[in-house]
Amino acid sequence: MRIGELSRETGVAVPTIKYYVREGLLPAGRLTSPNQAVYEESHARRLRLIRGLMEVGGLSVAAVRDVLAAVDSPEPVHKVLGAAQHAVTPPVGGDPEGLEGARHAVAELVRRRGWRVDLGNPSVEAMAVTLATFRDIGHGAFEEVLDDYAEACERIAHADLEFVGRTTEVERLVESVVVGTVLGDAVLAAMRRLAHVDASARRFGVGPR
Amino acid sequence: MRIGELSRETGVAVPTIKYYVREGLLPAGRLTSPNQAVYEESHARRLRLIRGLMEVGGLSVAAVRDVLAAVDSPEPVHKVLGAAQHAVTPPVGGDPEGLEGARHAVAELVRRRGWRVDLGNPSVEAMAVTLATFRDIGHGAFEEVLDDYAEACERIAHADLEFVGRTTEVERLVESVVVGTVLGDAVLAAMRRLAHVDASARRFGVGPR
DNA sequence: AAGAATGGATAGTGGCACTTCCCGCTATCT
DNA sequence: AGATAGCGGGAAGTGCCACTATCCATTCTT
Repeated sequence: MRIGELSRETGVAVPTIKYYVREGLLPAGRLTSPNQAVYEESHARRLRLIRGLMEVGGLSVAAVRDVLAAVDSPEPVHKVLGAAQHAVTPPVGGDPEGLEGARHAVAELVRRRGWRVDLGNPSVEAMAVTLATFRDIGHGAFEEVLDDYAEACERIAHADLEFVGRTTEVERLVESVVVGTVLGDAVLAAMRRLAHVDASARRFGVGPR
Repeated sequence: MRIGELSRETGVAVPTIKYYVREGLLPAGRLTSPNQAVYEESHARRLRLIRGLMEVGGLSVAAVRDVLAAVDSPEPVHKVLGAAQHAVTPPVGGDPEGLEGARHAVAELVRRRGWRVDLGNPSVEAMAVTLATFRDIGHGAFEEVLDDYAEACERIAHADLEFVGRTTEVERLVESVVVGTVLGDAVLAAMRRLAHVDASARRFGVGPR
C-alpha cells in the first residue's frame, strides 16, 4: 500500500499522515527506494486507532503518543493499565480552595470500599480536584452520591475486565485495555446522559411513551 | 468589590475577567462612574463556576456560554437538562464506517432498557459514533458490556436525581443539574479508573494490601 | 499631588493540529 | 520515450483558541 491508498482507506489526509509519522504516532513505511515507501494493513489499523483516540476520546497528539507507547511496550497488562491511565489523565489544572479536605474524602472512599489503590494514583488526585471544585462552587453535597457512583463503577470495572478477558488475540489484549479505558469513558458519559433523560422523564412525566 | 479584589478572590487574572465579560460569560459590574464598576459576591461565584466548567469539565468558552445561558434561562428543570446536555455534547466528528449499524445497536439498547429517550438526542448520536469507532478499530466486542454499563448508569442517574432534589436553594437547583452533569462526568471517569485499578489488582494479585 | 487601579478597546501571543509549498525523484499511463 | 501523476522529506504557513499586553482617559487611594 502506498501513502495515497492509506489515505483513501482511512480518510486521513496525506499531509496529516506525514505529520503523524513525524510526531512518532505512526511508524514510517518501509522504503523500497529513496523516495518510495510501502505501508501495511497494520498502518491502517494504527491510523484508525489514532483517529479514534483523538476524535472520540478527545486525546491530544502528545497523549496519543504516550498511550501508544504503552500499547507497544512489552510490559504486563496491569502495568500497561497504569501507564495508559497516566497518559490519559490530563495534567491537573490549578489547585482549588479545599483540596486538602477533598483528598481526605477520596482517601476515605477508597478505604470504605476496600479498594486496592495507591493514593498516589493520578486519578485519585484528579478526583480530589474535582470534588474540591464541587465544594468551591457551593455544591459540596455532591459527595453524598459518591458511594452510589462507586458501586456503579465496581460493576462497570468488572464488566470491563470480562470484556478484556474475552479478547481472543493475545497480542491485541493490551490494545483492548487502552481502547476500553479511553473510548469507554465516552460511552459511559453518553449513556449517563441518556439515563438522566430517562430518569427525568419518569420523574416529571414528560417525553416519549 | 472592584475588579482587582474579584481577581484576587478567585485567582483569575484581571484581563481574563474582562475577556469573560466581553465573551458574555460573566455579567459586567455595575458602573458607579464612567470608569469604575463594582462587583458582587454573585460575580465571584459565577467566576468560580466558569473556571470549574472549563478546567475540570474541559468545556470551551463557547460551551460554557451555552451552559450558562441554560442556567440563567427561566425554563423548567427538565428542559434545562436537555439544553445543558446539548451545549455540553461536543459536535460529533467525522462519521465512521459502521455508523448505521451502531445507531441500530443504540436504538436496541434504548428499547431493551425501556428508556424514555428520543432517538434524536445528541447523546444517542455521540454513543453511536463511539460504538462505530469501537467496531472500526476491531473492538466491536465492547458492545457486550453495554447492558452492564446501562444498569450502572441507571443507578447513577437515580442518585444524581436524588442529589439534585436535595438542593435546598431552589434558585440554584438548575445550576446543580448543570454542575452535576458536567463535573459528574469527571468524577465518574476518575472513579472508573480507580475501580479498574482495584479490579485489576484483585485479579492479578498485585498492588497494595 | 502623585502613584496605582480602572473601564474599555484593539492588537498581539503561544500552543496546537494540521496544511501548504517546495524539491528532486519515481511510478504509471499512452 | 515522453507526459503526468504521485511520492518522501522538510520548512514554513494557517486558523483557531484562550488568553495577555498595551493604551488612554479617568478615578481612587494615600
